[in-house]
Amino acid sequence: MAETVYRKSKQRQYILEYLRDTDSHPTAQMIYDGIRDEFPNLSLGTVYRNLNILVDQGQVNRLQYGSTFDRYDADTYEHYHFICTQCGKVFDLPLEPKENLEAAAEKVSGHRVHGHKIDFFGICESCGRQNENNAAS
Amino acid sequence: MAETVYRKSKQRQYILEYLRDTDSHPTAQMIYDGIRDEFPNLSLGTVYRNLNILVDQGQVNRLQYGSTFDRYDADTYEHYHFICTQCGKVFDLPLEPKENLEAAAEKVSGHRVHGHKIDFFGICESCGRQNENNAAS
DNA sequence: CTGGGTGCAAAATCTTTGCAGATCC
DNA sequence: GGATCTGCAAAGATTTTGCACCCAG
Repeated sequence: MAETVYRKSKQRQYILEYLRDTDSHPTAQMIYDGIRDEFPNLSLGTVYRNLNILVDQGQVNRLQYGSTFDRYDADTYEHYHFICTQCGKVFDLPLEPKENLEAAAEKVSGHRVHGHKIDFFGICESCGRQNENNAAS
Repeated sequence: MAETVYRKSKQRQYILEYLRDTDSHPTAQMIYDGIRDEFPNLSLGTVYRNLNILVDQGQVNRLQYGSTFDRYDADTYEHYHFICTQCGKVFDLPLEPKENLEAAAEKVSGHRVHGHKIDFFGICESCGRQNENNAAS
């Protein structure tokens, strides 16, 4: 999926348009239902395939990072996480909680904000070192 | 699951201990593998059941909010999200990106930070209004 | 033509649930 | 004793994949 040259497809284009026209952050199933009348023979598999391609192209964001399954944490104090996009490891970040963000969010949104979480992502130290070694050889 | 009085169980206690003793933010499967030698007959279902109870009790956090399936977003500019914990809707927040957070995260962690996301959660306007109406009646 | 794209269905992955027996209070 | 908990297995829910045919370049 890295070296592939993508062609055009009506389905993929329409999925992208649909996503651009909505602000409901739909799930794959919702997209499928939403464009079913345009493509009566559409299959859910095609929607998933195209979403992955669009995410790969950077035209669409998946609202979730890291692996597909849940992770658990027994630290109940507030803290943030760093997720390595290469190895998938999750690290705690000893950054003090930004309470003022919640006030700001509440102001611009009009919703009642009870909490927040921040995930940072990038390449962790150990993956970074490995990459350097590989590049050097 | 709201009115239930929980009893003690060795399995649940051990799962909690295991989570407190690690900082690897394990998945259910990892926990299962990790305590298998202590409970040879343990089943994955029990791990999931107990994780849900521990999360319900607030002793453990699930590193993910909202629904279980992915949501997609065609806005490629940086923005944050507000997730209503009652109806599950996802809203965009017009808060300017906090670039300085990434620098701070990089400093305390030693990892290469390439991005971040912030999810706020709480009760959205429309759910809030509904709740008031229900309370008033 | 050739390789990517599609629909369909089967498979894979992750999580929940029904049931019968064990356990806690 | 009765509700909760467990193991096991089956079912659910979400996502991916294999295959044969179709379509873009």
